Amino acid sequence: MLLTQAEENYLKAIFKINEKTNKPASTNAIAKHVSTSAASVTDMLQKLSGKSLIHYEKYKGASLSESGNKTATQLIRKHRLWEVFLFDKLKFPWEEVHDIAEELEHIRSDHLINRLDNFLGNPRFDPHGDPIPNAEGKFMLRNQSTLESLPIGQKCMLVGVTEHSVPFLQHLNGLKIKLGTQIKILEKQSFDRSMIVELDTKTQVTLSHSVVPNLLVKLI
Amino acid sequence: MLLTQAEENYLKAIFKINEKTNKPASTNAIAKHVSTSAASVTDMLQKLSGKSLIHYEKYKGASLSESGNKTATQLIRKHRLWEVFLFDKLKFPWEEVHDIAEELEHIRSDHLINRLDNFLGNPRFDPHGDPIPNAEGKFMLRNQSTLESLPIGQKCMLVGVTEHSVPFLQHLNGLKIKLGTQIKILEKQSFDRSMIVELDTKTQVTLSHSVVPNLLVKLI
DNA sequence: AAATAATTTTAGACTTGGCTAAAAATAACA
DNA sequence: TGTTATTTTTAGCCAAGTCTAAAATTATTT
Repeated sequence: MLLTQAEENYLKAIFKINEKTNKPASTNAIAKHVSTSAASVTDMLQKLSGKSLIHYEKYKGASLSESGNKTATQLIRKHRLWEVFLFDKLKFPWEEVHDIAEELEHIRSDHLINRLDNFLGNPRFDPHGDPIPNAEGKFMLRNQSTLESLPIGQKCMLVGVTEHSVPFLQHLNGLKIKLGTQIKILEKQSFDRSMIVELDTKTQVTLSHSVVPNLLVKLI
Repeated sequence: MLLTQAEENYLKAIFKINEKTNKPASTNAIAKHVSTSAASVTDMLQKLSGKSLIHYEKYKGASLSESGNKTATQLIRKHRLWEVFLFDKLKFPWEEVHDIAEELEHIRSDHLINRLDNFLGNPRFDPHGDPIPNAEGKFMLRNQSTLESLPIGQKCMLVGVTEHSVPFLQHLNGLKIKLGTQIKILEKQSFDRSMIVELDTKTQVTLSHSVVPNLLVKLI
């Protein structure tokens, strides 16, 4: 089925809300995601429901149908592959790739995306460490913890971030922290829940509680 | 100024018609280019005129203003750079790149297109041999002739095609003719204006009059 | 459990870009 | 040059996606 960009954006929003909350996505939550009014969302939910892309009951929120889920997954695949292209090949900083990929993901051509995937070497994760579904829509899973949950003395490596805002990513740039950076936990301050860590550059930095819970790491 | 895709497509159409005819583009000609009705074109011309992107007088056709010309040129730059990407990097055949580039050209990011340009090695011509304007909108010129105009015995090299249709390009594929192919003119049949040529592979082929005038060559 | 608050839906309107049919202007021809 | 043919514009309508304001439903609080 041929969808408009608006329809695609709603499906992606519902996918993300479903994923995060494990509940039907509320009208307001969707409205925030796509930056529009609740009234517009209601209109669109009725339309998407008419096309059997979502399950929707008045006042009860929306969740993706099988075909809606497939569409959303392919969009995420396209988005993340384009992010890899922008980051790996065009050398964009990681905080700039999202907005451009948001446009690129709507280009319609399976042929294109599969060739791009090959050109990029079939990457499994995007520049923020999010998994890239394969052509069949399967996500690669990975053993990962949040930095917050680890004990003093633990050594680990940054493999992902759960926050994608430009200021947050730029803050990490300033701290010389990027994917692959090795981190050793030196201290955990219970007062403000900040953490003192040593990086693989042997430098020590303090990570505040606005940073720590957003870092996904692999134990080493 | 922020333009819609529809507006951009009209500007490109007017650019191409202006370029080919050296006259204001007629409503009907534009309608054919963008596959719509004459009435819709009139509406859009009024809108574009209101934004000072074109010069338009009722019943007299449209031509690009300076700002319209700049916009159209940048679109052509984006289109042709994406074609190079698809052809050189993703290995698409030359007859498939146009349609995908038609979508990609609307992605808005100067940053993106300039990085892409560098990534591709600042190519001056696209996969059909059309010149790619630089960031300032200047087109590279080239000494080229149409194959038709050359005498028997002349040796030359294919540097461009003036016809971009899929069947035409596939026909050339079948003849093993591509950009860079060397051609020596053996015979010119005055009856049907076909031409017998020898390629750099030493094979002889007959080029009919539906082919010959669409081949742009450089003398060697 | 009733009253208030928050969320969601409906109703009606606007913009963009398209359409058809009819009117107006221009071009072509006899 | 007058008449017909073609092109272009106007007029009125439609669908998508948005909006605001008001009504309906659900949730929360006292």
